[in-house]
Amino acid sequence: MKLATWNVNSLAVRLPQLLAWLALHRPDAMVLQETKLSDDKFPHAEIEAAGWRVQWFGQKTYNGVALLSKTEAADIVRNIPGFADPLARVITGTVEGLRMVGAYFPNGQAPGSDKFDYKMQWLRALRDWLADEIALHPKLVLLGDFNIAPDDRDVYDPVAWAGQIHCTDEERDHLKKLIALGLVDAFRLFDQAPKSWSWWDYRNLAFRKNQGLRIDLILVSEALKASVQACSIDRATRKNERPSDHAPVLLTLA
DNA sequence: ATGTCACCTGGTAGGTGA
Repeated sequence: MKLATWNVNSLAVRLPQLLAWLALHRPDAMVLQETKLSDDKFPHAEIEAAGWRVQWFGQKTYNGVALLSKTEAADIVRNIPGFADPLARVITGTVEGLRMVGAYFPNGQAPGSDKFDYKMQWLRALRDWLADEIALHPKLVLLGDFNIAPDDRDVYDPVAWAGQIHCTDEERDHLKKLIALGLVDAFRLFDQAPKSWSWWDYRNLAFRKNQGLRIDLILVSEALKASVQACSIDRATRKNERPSDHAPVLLTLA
């Protein structure tokens, strides 16, 4: 079984690339972030015509997520139950017995800002809910744009980024607490090339200089760990015309 | 050395978010 996550940074712009990517990789299930589309504008017909079912949850201009699957996803949940949030950030569904939680974590802007406070509240709410969700669904995958670089090896210049957004101790502590629910970072189950990033700023020729962060993650529950066969970042998409600033991340399960 | 992109409102740019 092949799973994927991709922050498309506007599905209105990236739909042709998404359709090409689906045709090439044919994932069994995939989550998208930053669709930036209200629900009435979501291009479900094109995705369905390509052979995927799709559930979506969006808003105008910002955020927005979707769950694509070859077979119908069940028990769809939008956002974090119990956490009132005006922003469309999470979509959850069960595909082939797998509970998939696709999430666009808040960016957080800068430590000390209102947006950072919101990020902390959101992370607490996610953890509280996921604790219950994992108990109900032991085979669970949490994947998406985490907007947190787990470790210094996930940062091209850890000295420059020390204490900056995506790299603060507070964010990393929250990520550790998520992992402590019984999850594992699938990418790190395997030997990986150093300087493996999933996001490169559009500015400063960052991709050409390979200056990026690994902030798009796939966490699998302990019940799934033994069945993980591969996890990789598809940086080739970043060489496309009009690329997203994020690359897709892929997971292969037995 | 610098270097972007996508969206909005309301325009023959400027502001915001990332």
